[in-house]
Amino acid sequence: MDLDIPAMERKWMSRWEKIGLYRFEKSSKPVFSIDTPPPTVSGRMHIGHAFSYPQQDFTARFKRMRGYNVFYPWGFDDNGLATERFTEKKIGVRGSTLPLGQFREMVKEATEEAEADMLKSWKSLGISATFEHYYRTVSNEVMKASQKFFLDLARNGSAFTSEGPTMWCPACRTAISQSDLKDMERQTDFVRIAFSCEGKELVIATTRPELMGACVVLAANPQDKRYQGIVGKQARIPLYGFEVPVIADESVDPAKGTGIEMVCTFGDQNDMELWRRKGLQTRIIISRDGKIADSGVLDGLSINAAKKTILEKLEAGGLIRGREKKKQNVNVHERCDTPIEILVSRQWFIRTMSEKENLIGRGGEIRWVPEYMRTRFENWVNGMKWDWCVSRQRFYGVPFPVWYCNSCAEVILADEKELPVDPAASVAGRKCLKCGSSDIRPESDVMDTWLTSSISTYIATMISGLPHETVSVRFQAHDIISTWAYTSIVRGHHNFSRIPWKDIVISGLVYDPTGEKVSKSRGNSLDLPAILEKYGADALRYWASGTITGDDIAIREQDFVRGRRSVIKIYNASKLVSMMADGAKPDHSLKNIRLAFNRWIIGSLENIISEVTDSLENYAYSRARTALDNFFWNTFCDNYLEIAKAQISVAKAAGNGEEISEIINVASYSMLQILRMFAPFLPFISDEAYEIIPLPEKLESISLDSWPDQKFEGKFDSDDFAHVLKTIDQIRAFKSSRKLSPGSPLETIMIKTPDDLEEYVPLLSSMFRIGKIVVSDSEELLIE
RNA sequence: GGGCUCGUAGUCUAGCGGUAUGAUACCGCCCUUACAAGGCGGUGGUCACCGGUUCGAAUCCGGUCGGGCCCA
Repeated sequence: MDLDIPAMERKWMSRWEKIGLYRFEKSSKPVFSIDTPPPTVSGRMHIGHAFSYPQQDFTARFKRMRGYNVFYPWGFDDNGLATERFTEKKIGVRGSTLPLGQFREMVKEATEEAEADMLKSWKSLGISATFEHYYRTVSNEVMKASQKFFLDLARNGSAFTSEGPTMWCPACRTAISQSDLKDMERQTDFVRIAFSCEGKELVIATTRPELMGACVVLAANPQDKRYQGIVGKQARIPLYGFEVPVIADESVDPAKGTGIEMVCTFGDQNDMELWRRKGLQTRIIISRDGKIADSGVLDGLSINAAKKTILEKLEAGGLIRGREKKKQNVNVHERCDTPIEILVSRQWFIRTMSEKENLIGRGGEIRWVPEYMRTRFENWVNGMKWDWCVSRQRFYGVPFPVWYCNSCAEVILADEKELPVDPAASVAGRKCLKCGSSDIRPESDVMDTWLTSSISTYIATMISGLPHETVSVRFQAHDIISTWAYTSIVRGHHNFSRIPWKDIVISGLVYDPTGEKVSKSRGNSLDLPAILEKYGADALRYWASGTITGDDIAIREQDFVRGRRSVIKIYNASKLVSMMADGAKPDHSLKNIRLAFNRWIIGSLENIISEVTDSLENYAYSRARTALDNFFWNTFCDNYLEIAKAQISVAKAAGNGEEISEIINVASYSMLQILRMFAPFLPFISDEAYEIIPLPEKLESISLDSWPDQKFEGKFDSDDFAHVLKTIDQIRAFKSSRKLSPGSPLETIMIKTPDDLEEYVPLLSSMFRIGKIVVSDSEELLIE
């Protein structure tokens, strides 16, 4: 009977659910806790999920079998922009036109169905998280937690509000943080423009001519002889006509452009740094909506239109002294690809610039898998240029539990008892704690979603009523080291004075066969339900176990093929073990194992258990699975089971019942150990096979069973059977060279060998259907 | 421009001081009583390139070239 993989997997899925296999209950067992990324609620599971989530699950299942009480919580992230858009589209509303509380309720409703669908997908992959008790970042309890832990930071001084230059997305019209940036290469005009200084022409090269109106100084390198004479003098801005001083600063590169640059507030980060260092004046001409507000030449134009217009005007005035195309990397908002601007605004920040050393120290306490990912974290921290800006000028998100006094400018923090709170809906009756005024206004900004995500370990433990301790391990991909890992370490440091997790395991990303990053917009994402139907969840998990931790993977269908073959092989091997037993019940006692090939397989098994266990302890999934896979196919199936099958018929012919039961016992025992090791990787077929093979006792699922023990009673030398294996290989090669199948009968063969083989003549003759085997002494092994 | 990382048979991959592990593809033989979604056998690699260390390098060191990621 053929194996119907999808039906088999559905069967086990519902059985696991029925027996509540993955419910988390407090017990005396040591806890192993997992911090897992809550998927965004905006669509469905994609191939990237199908790659990374099984890896967490390998560890979860492995640790469960190792005797840990595994805390593997589940959550959905429905607190961000993606969910906001999803809800607006689904319900047909503009969230920004509604009171926050009302919109949040809509989000909760709109995401419920999607979440139920997504749960099904994750379950169908065999993920063993605690699904029935998951958190949602839109919930009141999560909102409360976000607010509480923010207030703790505001009270201990780690969070502060200040007015100053901030990175700003003109399209989204909100402040953003360094973590929200990405780079984009683009072509720009590097334009040389004629300024003037004391009646003489002074040529400035710039990529941002539209910011001339925001120019506050011109700067040259103090070593640059060309400009030493004019430092301290006033230069005139063309078209605008106002004057700015010329200053000298080491940061200016004499080789770039004309060697003298226009410093604007703010053209880029270098401008800002110079501005800060020299205490320059501020002249902002870009407004929050990305339009120019210079009350003059370019007033009201968008940045791009302004650039075009100013160039036309400069051209018309004969002020352009040259142009060149230049490749330039600009910082853009990773959500919308809009180049960011630096504006002055009041925002909330979390102190990170003063904490670099401490953060690197925290990173050092964590075990990074793979190790080199720690370096990426450290590079990121070292490259930090800003404190973490956590306020967003958006409407959907967790509001800051904060008000401001209009009379004395005091910042009023909410009382912990009133959380969660929407400050806009809770102004009435509130008084300034400092001056007693009741003229107060609520904070209208909402929190950066990372401010909530960064306390995921707390949120997860909170919903299960567990104490919040450093969790065992975080799983995430390497593309969010500078966001999720970084912000979580910041929170661990500021909120709890400790590391969030002992280990962090970084997975790679999924690419299509041509090496392109898989995404919905590119349309190269695979149809997951179709793959599950064709190959099965176990095959998908098999694929996911095929790379070194941290390495990216390209999707190749052949990897699913190999996984499915393994599933079928396990199924057939278990059927064979069951047929060999023929109703007999093994006791798995290993006290008196006499047959050399039984001693050999048990000895080999011991080695493989040790290797698989060590690899899994180190999150080296690929190594563990490869070792197990090779052992199962080559050692166990191709050799051991073939031998066992033949020896049983030899024993039957000789009426040797003791020998038969020893073989059945060891075959069943070995198969069980193999299935236990496969269980974390291929849970469905492992349970199916567990049900098929005869065992002394059976649990409801192999997942409830324990991990194989490495300590056997007695010692098994796996080497004392090697010469027989060698002979078997030789006979196979011999028959193959004569174009004979291993099963086609032969009358007689000669085996010349230095080893003692007499004992195995009946076995070999049964295995290969050879009428007569003549063994003789020889230096080398030869078959004739 | 800097940091990290990768470069091994057509493709993917293991090894990380003693000239190479598997998978897949390909070729040949076999429908055998667990498995043809299988078994057995075979073809195929100057381990990116150039130097150095070493008795010996895919493996260590330096450089070059090329890919990826992150950051200027």
